[in-house]
This record gives sequence, C-alpha cells and structure tokens, in this order.
Amino acid sequence: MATGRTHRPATRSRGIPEATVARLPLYLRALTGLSERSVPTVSSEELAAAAGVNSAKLRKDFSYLGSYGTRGVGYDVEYLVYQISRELGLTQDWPVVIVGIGNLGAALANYGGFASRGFRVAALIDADPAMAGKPVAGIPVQHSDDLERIIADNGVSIGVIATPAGAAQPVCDRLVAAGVTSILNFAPTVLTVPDGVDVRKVDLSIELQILAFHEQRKAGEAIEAGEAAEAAAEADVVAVAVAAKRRAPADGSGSGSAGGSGSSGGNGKGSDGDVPAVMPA
Amino acid sequence: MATGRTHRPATRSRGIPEATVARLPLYLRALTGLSERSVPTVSSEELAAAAGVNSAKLRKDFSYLGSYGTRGVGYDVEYLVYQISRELGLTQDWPVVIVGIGNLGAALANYGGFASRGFRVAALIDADPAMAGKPVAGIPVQHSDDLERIIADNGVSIGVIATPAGAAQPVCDRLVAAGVTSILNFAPTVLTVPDGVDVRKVDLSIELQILAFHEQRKAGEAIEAGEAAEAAAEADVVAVAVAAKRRAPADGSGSGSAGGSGSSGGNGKGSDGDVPAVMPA
DNA sequence: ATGTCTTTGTGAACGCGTGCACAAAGATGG
DNA sequence: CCATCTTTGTGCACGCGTTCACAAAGACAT
Repeated sequence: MATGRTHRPATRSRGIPEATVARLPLYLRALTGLSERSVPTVSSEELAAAAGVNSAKLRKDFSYLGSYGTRGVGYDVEYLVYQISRELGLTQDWPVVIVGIGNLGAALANYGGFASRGFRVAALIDADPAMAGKPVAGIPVQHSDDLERIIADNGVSIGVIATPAGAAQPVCDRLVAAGVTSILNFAPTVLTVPDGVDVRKVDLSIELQILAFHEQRKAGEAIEAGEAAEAAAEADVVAVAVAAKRRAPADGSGSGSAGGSGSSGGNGKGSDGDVPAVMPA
Repeated sequence: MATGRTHRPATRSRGIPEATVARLPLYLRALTGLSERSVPTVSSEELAAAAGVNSAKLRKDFSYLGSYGTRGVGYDVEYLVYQISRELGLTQDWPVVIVGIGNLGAALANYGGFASRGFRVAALIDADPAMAGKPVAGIPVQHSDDLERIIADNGVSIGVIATPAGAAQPVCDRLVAAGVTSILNFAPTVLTVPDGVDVRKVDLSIELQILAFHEQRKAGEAIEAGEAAEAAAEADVVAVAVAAKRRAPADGSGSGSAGGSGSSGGNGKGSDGDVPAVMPA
C-alpha cells in the first residue's frame, strides 16, 4: 500500500513540517562550515545565503524549533548546531547496514560523511558467496544468509539497499521483518512496505530525466525566441508558426521542432531498466 | 543568486507542473516494465499501483500531456511510453560528462541505465594527472585542463559533478562558462549558478538525516505510548513525565531522554563535511 | 536611562499540489 | 441500434508551503 515517500498524509510530525525537516540538514551543513571557521553568530540573511534558501523561509523553519535567535544579533552558531543536531536525532548513534556491495554499495561504504553525522556502518551484506569475507572499506562483507542475525545483533533500524532492482523487494521484506523501520533505496523499484516503515528513494536516472526535460524546454524556447526575433517584421508568419507549435505537443507529429536529431532509438532495448543506479561488480 | 532547486517561482514550465514532471520518469519506468512483458494496455489504477502513486494523481498528470487514454479501456502502453519519452526529451541524444572520477564517479560511469534513456557518457574528467588515460568503464579519463574543449567538441549541455566539495563550485563555474546548462551535483555544497542554468542535488547524507529524524520520532512515540500504557493507573506520574518531556526540547539539557547513549561526539571533527558523498580514490 | 537601529519571529495572504467525486465518453454485449 | 458498464478526464475544495510585511524585542551608542 504505502509506497515511496507519498504515504504520509499527516505531513507535520509533531508540529515540524516535512519540508522544514528536509531543509534542516542543509542548515546544519552550512552551520558546521561556519563553526569550523569559528564564526560566533550568524544572521538569518547570511545563513540563508549559505544554505541557498530564502531568509524568511529559514526564520520560519527555525521558529518551528523554538526561539533560538537573538533579535538585533542573529543566531549563535554552536547553539544552533546543537539544537538542529538534536532535533534530527544526530546526537545518538545510528548503526546502518548496506545491502548489495556492488559498485555503488562499495562507494557508499567508503563514504566519509557517515561517522560525523552519527551514522555508523555496522555491516556490509551481499548475496554473492564470493564476496563473503572480502573487506570493503575495512569492513568484511557478510553473506545475506546472516541478514536477520546481523540486524538483531547490532540493533540496526536503518537499512540501505543498493542491490539490483529484482532483489530489492525481497531484501526489503527481510530487512523489515528483522526490525528495520527506515530504508534508503537506491534500486530503481517501488518498494512496498507496511505502515510505520519509512522509505526514501534516490534515483540517478530520474534526476537526469528531469534535467533533460528542462534542457529540452530551454532549447525549445531558444528556438522560439530566435524565430520570433528573426521574423519580427512579418506578424502573420509568426502567428502561423506559433499556432503550429502550439498544436504540435497535443498532436504528436513532431515534424520539425527538436525531436528529429540523433535519437538513440527511442525505447532502446530497455533491458537495463532492471539494474540499480549502479551496476554491481 | 539562484541556488539549488529553489529558484523557479513559475513552477509550471509550459503548463506541466514541476511535480508532474518529477513523476513522469516513474511512470515511464513502470510502463517500460509492462512493455517488456508485452502488456498492450493498462488502466490508470494498475499503472498507479505499479508506480506507487494515487490513480487520480496519475490521471491528472497525464491530462497535462493530453488525452492519450481511451475511456472504458485504459492507456496504450507503447503509445504512452513514446509520448512520455518525447515529453521528457528522451528521444534525442544527451551527451553528459562526469567530473570527478573518484569512487562515486566511477560508479556512475558504470551505470547501465544511461544509454537506454538517451543519455551517453561523452567523457570522464578528473583533476588528478595520475588518472589521465586510465580507462574507467571502458572510457579513458581525461584531465580537467581539457574540460572546455571536451564540452565544446561533444556539444555537452548536461554535467555531473562528483568532486570533493571544495572543487565543486570552480568546476561548476567552468562547466557553465563552457556552455553546460544543466548540472547534477553530488558534492555536498550549494552551487551558485547564473539564471537559466538548472541544478539538481543528490545528497546521501541529507537523505539519511531525514530518515534519522523520523526514526527518532518513531522511537519517541513508542516510548511515550509505552509509558502511558504502563503508568495508565497513575495519572499524576504521567502528567509529570509528559511535562518533563515537553520541556526537554525547548531547554536543551538532554538529561535522560535519548541523547546520552553512544554519541560519536556530536559535532565530531567535522572535517569530512567537506568531502563529497563518496571519498575519491 | 533613553532613543535608535538591527534583526528576529509571525500573522496573513496567496499559490500550488492533492484527492474526491462525478459527468462524459467510448467499448462491449445483446 | 440501444443499453450497460468500465474507465477516463476534470471541476472543485482543501491543506500545505512559501512569501510578504511588520510589530516586538533586544543590542548598542549617547
């Protein structure tokens, strides 16, 4: 029933909107940078610029946490770092397991940003017996037969799935059955989980496709603008051209616009839609 | 000025809402799966289930593209695959460059989902001279001195940044100056780009922190529920406990609650906040 | 102590996204 | 040709998120 991120109708958990929670790590990173440079206080304007958001939004976000600023001065950097860390639950230790030690899984295992955020890679798990015992990032890979035991022994509640798409749902089911209640999914599949389990999805392919959409739109607008400027003197011609272009998207006969260029075959073979964001080794 | 994803006030590009665009790749993947199994038509209900969204939402999304369905029957799978692909700009060839061939960059280079979606890895670029010429995923790594020439020669408009955080902004600037107008950023930094350039950000650490927040909340609720049930007979005790719990977040003296466990030091050394999602080799 | 000046915190308005519920449309069987 | 039944397409209402704009609050100089 619940799939991906969409299954939380009551958005605000205890008064903190989901959108705000998603920005807290952003603020935290900016604040950490300031802290390292020993900046004592920061205004909402400065911090907003560093985090890449609107200052009003930032102030409203912080207002959900409490009144941690001083009017006329700004926010105490160290204090705010602590408050946000605590709100995010980063002051405690979070053991995580990574399942699927392919190319991506290995990359994740080497990720240096885990430890300082309270995350600890408790175990690496792979279904390939040849991988068992082989150390990756200094941690020996364990076989997936021991998945349940590993989860239980380490008290793991967060799992990272970096397996091929076909293995993702079975692995997810086993993780959940073993007690995992939060899953970060890198496999290009919609995971089905029971209520109470959170799933977040990272999909490189989707991000690139969204970029391609905007890129195509930009190219189309450039062509339109060029045509309009070029034939500015002939109003009738422009009117016809615009009318034709308006009709094109609803019609589908992409005669001229931009679709006819290289084109690698449209639907391609489509077989690798079943592999994760990164091919396992 | 414009940073990250936030700088698009006019959300809908030409009538297609941004939220809908973000879901189109999801639908496309589900449809591709159906296509491979030679399913001729699909209802909005079925497809919505496969994509993990609400069926009403799916129908509304498709209504922005046009009326591609048949009432009483559903949608023609092949036709819909084509229409969505065209709308996303996937029927044309998109050469991309990956900058920063560390652990993650190499993983991305091996990603099999590129080609079938119209994306083609045109070049791999790294600043380390020792990497130059070394083949990764069958493509020889080129030195970043040649970045501008590579972009121009291949007509690249989409760039992927997988460098350490410190190098991300300079690399971004060079990419943009060379003509790149869409950037997928894996470095944990806020990139500043001129108007007209799109940036999307993927940050593993942020995703995990969001999961940790919900995980903490779930744990807190479980404790609260447990306490309430346990001391249901003693109303006074419960009231005191709740009052103490209410005060804790605003106070900051995390005496008992959950903060005192392992704790890797709170702010830690903080030095690795400056590395990308994955450490370069 | 008082006034000025900076910056926070928030009330209010607005716009987007979501979901409901139903009418329109077309297929299918008789 | 007509009735029925399935499924799409969408008008509408509601809620969340964003942004503006300003009053409250406190620092700082005099």
